[in-house]
Amino acid sequence: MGDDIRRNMALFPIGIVMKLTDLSARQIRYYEQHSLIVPARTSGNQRLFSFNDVERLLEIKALIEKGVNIAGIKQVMNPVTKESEEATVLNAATEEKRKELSDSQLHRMLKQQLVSGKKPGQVSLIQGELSRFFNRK
DNA sequence: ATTCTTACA
DNA sequence: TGTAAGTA
Repeated sequence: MGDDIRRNMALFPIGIVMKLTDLSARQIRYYEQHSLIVPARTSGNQRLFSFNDVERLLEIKALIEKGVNIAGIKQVMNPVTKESEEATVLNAATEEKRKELSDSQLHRMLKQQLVSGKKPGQVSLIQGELSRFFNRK
């Protein structure tokens, strides 16, 4: 897929990404600290985001709104990919299947957390009220 | 005018 | 997460 180079091309500064994703600079930088995104930098250390970065941020935003925290997002989302192994992405169906699974995985995580009581060392993957899980129709 | 990092609320 | 401070 030759379009990958274009999708991974660092183009816009954080200001534009804020408007595009409706996320605060604080949030965007926070997600970067947790390696959910790895935007490029200019020679002046300014962040430059690509279309892929924006897409990832939108996915992250969606999961956050569903009540999933960083730990959960790391498990559901594909690890940050780069030009290095575009070969692995050759399977067009692979990426789609991952997206399909993400939803059922989220469901399992929710159910798992409901059934098993929090183990002393285990970290909660879900934050806030699980009400959303039940109010779901 | 924008963004960056650090740190405190 | 928001925001203030001091830079680049």
